[in-house]
Amino acid sequence: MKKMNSTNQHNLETIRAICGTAHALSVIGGRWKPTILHLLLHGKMRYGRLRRVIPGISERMLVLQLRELEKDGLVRRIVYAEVPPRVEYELTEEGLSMKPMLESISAWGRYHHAKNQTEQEENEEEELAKKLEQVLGDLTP
Amino acid sequence: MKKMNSTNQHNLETIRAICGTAHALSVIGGRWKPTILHLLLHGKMRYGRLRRVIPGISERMLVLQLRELEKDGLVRRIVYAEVPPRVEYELTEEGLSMKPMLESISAWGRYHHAKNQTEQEENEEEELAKKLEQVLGDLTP
DNA sequence: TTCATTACTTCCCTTTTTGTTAGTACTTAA
DNA sequence: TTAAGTACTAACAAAAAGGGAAGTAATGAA
Repeated sequence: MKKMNSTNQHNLETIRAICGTAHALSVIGGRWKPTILHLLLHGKMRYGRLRRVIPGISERMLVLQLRELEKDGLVRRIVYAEVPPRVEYELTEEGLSMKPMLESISAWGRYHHAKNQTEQEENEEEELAKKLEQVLGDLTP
Repeated sequence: MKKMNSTNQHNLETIRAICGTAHALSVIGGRWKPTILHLLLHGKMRYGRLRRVIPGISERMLVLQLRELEKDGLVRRIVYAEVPPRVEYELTEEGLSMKPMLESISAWGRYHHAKNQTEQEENEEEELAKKLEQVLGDLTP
C-alpha cells in the first residue's frame, strides 16, 4: 500500500515554500530543462526540431519537460491546425525573465567546472607522485 | 568586429552554456543543498546546529549532502579532537563565490513563486465564478 | 552503573525521475 | 497499397534520490 502523503513530498513542498532558491530549482531542475530553455532563448522552435537538436532525448522526456515548463508558465505551446501537424514552442515573458538567472548559473558552472578539473588533475599528479615514491622506495630499500 | 554569426559558433556557445548550467545544477541541486548553503553563507556552523535548524532533515541526508558539498570543494569540514566531538562546517572561497548566483536564483524564484501563486488564486476565482454561474443558471431557467 | 552528549554510519525500504519500446491519427506522395 | 512525415501517448522497467530507525565510539556526570 502506498502512503497518500509521503514525507518526501511534504518536505519538498515545505522547502519550496520557504526558499525561493528551492522553488526556482524545482522549476528549472529537470534533466533536459536547461537545454530546452537555452534553445528557446534564441527563438521559437518546432517540436521535431527540438527533438533533433537535443542529442539523446527521448520523445517521452521531451513532451514531459515541455508540459511542465508550460504548466509553470515559462513556455507557450502554439498549435496550427494543419496536416501534418505543426506545433511551435516559445518562451513567455516569464520564461524570458529567467535569462539573467540562467546566465549567472551558466557562468558559475563553467568557472567551477574548469577549476575543479585542474584541481583534479593536480590531485592525480600528486597521487602519481606518491605511487612513484612508493615504487622507488620498494626498489631501493 | 566582424560578423560572426555562424550556426557553428552559436551551437558551440549553446553547448557551453548548457554544460555550465548542467554542472552548476548538479552541484547545488540536492534537495537540502540550497538550505545548507544559505545557512553557511552567514558563517560557520556545527553539525548539530545545522540538523536542528533545518526542519525535517534526517541525519542521513544531512551527512550525505554535506559530504557532496565537501567533495565539490564548496564546504570545509573542521574537526576538533574533543570528546564529545565537535565538527564545524564553513564555506570555502569557492563556496562563497556562489553568492551572486544563489542570490539571482533566489530572487527569480521568489518573483516566480509569488506570481504563480496570484495566478493560481485568480484561476480559482474564475472557476468559482463559473460554478456560481452554473448554479444560478440552474436555478433560473 | 547507567545516562547523556555529539557526530556520525548502516541497513533496508519507498518515492521520484528517467528511459525504452511500441503504438496512435491524419494526410500526401510514390 | 504502402511508406513517410508529424506530434504525440501508454505501458512498463530501471535508476537515482530520499527517508526511518537503529547502532557506534568516546567520555564525563549523576
